[in-house]
Amino acid sequence: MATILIIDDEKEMRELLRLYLEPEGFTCIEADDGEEGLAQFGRRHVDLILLDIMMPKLDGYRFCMHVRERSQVPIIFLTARSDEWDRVYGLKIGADDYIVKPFSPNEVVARVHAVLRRTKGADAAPQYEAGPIVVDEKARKVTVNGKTVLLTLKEFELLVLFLKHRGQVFTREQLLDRVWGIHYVGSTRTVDTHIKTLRIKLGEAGQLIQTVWGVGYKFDETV
Amino acid sequence: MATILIIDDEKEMRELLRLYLEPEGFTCIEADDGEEGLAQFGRRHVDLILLDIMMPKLDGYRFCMHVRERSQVPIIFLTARSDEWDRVYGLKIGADDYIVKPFSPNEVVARVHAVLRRTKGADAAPQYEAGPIVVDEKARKVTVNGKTVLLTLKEFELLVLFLKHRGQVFTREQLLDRVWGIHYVGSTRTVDTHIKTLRIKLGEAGQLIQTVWGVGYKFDETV
DNA sequence: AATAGTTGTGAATATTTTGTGAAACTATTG
DNA sequence: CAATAGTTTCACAAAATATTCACAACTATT
Repeated sequence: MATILIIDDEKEMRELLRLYLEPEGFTCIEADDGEEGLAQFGRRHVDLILLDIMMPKLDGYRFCMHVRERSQVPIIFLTARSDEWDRVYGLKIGADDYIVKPFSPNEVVARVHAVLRRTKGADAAPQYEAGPIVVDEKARKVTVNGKTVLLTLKEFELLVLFLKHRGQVFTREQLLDRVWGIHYVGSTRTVDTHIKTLRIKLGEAGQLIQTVWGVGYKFDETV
Repeated sequence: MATILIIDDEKEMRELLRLYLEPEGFTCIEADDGEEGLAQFGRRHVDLILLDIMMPKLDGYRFCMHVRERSQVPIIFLTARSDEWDRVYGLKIGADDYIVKPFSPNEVVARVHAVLRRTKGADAAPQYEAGPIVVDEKARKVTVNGKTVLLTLKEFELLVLFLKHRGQVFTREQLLDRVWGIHYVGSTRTVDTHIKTLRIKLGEAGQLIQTVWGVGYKFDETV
């Protein structure tokens, strides 16, 4: 699951946060000041940063600026009193949320989840191209030979999944997991229907979505 | 001629700067910390700010952020040693230049002139246009086919967000985050209602705000 | 060629999402 | 402290999409 970097100069605070977050399945790493935090951030993949404002050496604001130079990783500020937090300022330099101490376990966990949910997939969405198909994920726009094609939600997400993993064969179950979500219940044949409509809408290019008999489907541009 | 606001906690420094600048024809006003500086800035018209970084109460960086909330007035930072100045950080929050103490009279005068020359006439109101819609963000004014349209706060901010990110699809959650603020609690359907009223007020042009079924809304002028 | 299992397809049905008007609620302003 | 403008919620209608089903068409195996 997600890895969270906790930066606070008080050991007790770090341990408290860890205590709240690890039962939720988060992996926690710690740093006791901004410099150490930057070092940790460089070493490991981090999904979210919990950051104290008042710290020796490199304070929270400056740390945030440095991180924002090279990453859009979500950052939640921790602040001792609400009045020491300058909201406008914090959000300008790229904070995603803030929590005022003292906080409840629920609050921390809820905020972390909320921020992760919000920021998921928010980073740069490039264009995908395959033969005559061009997909702009951000705008949710698809063109085939320059002509706009209107896709429904599921069709679009299927196409994007295929384009992100060209050549890979997906079973219907895998497609249901990744496009419909793991909680989907119902027939796997619904995939077939969406593949059908997607192929029709893509016209000639629909042939790029190939049936792998007895297994599932794949997107193959080498035809 | 131009009025310069000098903010520094050392009286000697302020007088030194005044000594250099007044012979050049500049009018100088002084403040000895950020709070006083903000007060002065609110009271009088200021063409340029000379700002010390290290100050009690509200430091230079924070001060700069506050000013940038409402003005594009040029700001030159003053710093005692070059290593205390974080250039990237300063430029990000909107500094125009910086001067390292100690400085020569010539240097100060030259930098002030240079910055004023550079920024003169640069504060033209940024207008956004899309088809028949023209938005003057500074004046919070919207016209459609030349006719003024009165929008409420939320409607206006929605429209500006859309215009700043044309083509990008926003989920209702993202819109709530960015227009209502990250701590909004309540139904996401309130977005729908504002989209509705915005569309009605924009008339024909309201069609440019498109519904992306199952996802959210986007502003698309390529229809 | 017969068979069993798999996939394609069109149409009917079910479900989800969005639009909308009105009412309730909240600021804001004189 | 009214009056007004703005915001949010609600309930239902309307629209769009998703799912299922039945059967045809296909593939692989004997």
